[in-house]
Amino acid sequence: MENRVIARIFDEIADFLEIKGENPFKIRSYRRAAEVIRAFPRRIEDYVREGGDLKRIEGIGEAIEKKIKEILETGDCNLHRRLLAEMPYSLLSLLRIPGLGPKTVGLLYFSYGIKSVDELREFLKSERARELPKFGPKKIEKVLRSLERMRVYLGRFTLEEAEEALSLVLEEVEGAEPVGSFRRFDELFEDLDILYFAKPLKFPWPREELEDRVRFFFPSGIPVEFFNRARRGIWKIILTGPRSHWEWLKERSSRMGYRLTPEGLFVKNRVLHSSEEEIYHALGLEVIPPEVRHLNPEKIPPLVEERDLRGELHSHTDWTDGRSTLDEMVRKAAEMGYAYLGITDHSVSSKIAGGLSAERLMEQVNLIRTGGFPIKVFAGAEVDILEDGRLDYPDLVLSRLDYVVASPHLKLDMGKEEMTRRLLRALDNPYVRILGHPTGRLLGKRPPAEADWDEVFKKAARRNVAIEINSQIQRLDLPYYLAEKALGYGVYFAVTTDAHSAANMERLRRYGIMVARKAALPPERIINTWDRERLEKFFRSGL
DNA sequence: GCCGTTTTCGGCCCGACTGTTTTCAGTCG
Repeated sequence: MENRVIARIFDEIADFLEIKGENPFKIRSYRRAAEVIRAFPRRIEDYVREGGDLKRIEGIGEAIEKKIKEILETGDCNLHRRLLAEMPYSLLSLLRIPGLGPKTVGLLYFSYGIKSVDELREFLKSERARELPKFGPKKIEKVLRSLERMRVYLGRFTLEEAEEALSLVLEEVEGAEPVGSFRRFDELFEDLDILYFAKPLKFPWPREELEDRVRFFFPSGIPVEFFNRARRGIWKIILTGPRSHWEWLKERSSRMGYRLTPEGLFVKNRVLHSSEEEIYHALGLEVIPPEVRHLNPEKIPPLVEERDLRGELHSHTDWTDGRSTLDEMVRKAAEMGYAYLGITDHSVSSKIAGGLSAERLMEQVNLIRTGGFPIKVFAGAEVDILEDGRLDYPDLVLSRLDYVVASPHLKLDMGKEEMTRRLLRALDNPYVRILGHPTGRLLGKRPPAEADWDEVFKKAARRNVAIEINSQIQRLDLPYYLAEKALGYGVYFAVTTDAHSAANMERLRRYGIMVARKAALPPERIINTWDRERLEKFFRSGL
């Protein structure tokens, strides 16, 4: 079992306990346990099997050790099961609605029996909503608006949840492969589709037999649909989709005098169906990567690959909320074959992240300048874009850095005009070279900020500010559909991991690259595919 | 629930904002 599956169970325990109003410190312990389990450098399962002592891990004591062992043996733990018997999974989605916290969700459920988004909407529109403490007209309006803005997330699952479910599938069903929207690297999923052949499916979770597939409901509630198919190649293409791609392939086949059906590709007196390669090749094509099958196949440019990246430009250290030291980050970047690494710790306003005072930042800059590192280390900062568009350090401080990543963190739900003004003003600052996670969205949790993106991209292009493609799995920000639009305005991009540990710098990179590929960004437009000299010139270009 | 100890309890990161209050709880990051 993967660490993150164990971690999810503890996170859910923490959520449910919080809804019940348990001791906040106990709750924090579960969250902390989830965090350390996620970050643990090896599989907890292997560690335990080899006799490793869980209690030696910071944040894990007697009680949680016992629960981990229980989860490894039975797939779940008693406390989690008990909480699920008391409260439905759907409360966790209420928890994600901006403006609703655990106290309110608990009150809504235990006093009014409200457990779904629809019930909540109806309740808020009724007179009874005013009975809730701290609920006046403004608050009610705010939550109703959140519900509207969250609509696209409700009933959908994140990449993280889908990957967890997939890991459980792969451990159980030999030869199973993901298809569908997951394989195409869409950002949200209604379900996870799995192609397999003739293996018995025995999962302990609720099961539904459908006409052409079997559906299970995995932990976190995600439906996993299993397609039992022998002609693997052809079905991989069909089930990966999207439909428009299949239609295009069919057309191409008939233009070539062939016939493409779920039975296979009929070529003269042969029928091909066992692998994607043979089918695409017979049609005179290379296999089209699943993440760009939504595009017109005639117009797919060369796509960027992980190995094209020559450096990382957004990373944190233990000076703020990173887990690794500066040295560890540099060593990792060198190990990955990078030519440069930009250190961009948080600015003053990010209190919870331990944002650096100007003095501390200057200390870090000095350290970097005198460092003697094996690769080039750029002294940067991830600077908050304040509510009015000013930056979180004075220009005098910014001028001492090699470059600035400016990111919005707080107050993301302001109106569209105000947000646009805010971003445009930040782009006018001559030291800003990268606009960090522009929409501020957290997939499944916080909707993207509203802004006039055309104006933002136009300005970014004019000001020579690269737009970040942030690889954090819950961000993927800029989203691919906006990146396509930005490309049209001629902006540059920076594919970054926003790494908070050395390990993440490597692990997360592929997600940002997938976003860039999905948007078909030419590698040349991505500034961290450039060599150091060209990049340094770019850094100075705003002055 | 974890941790550390001048061991077996007491402390555990924080500050701002918001809409509600009439002195502050809940949410957020």
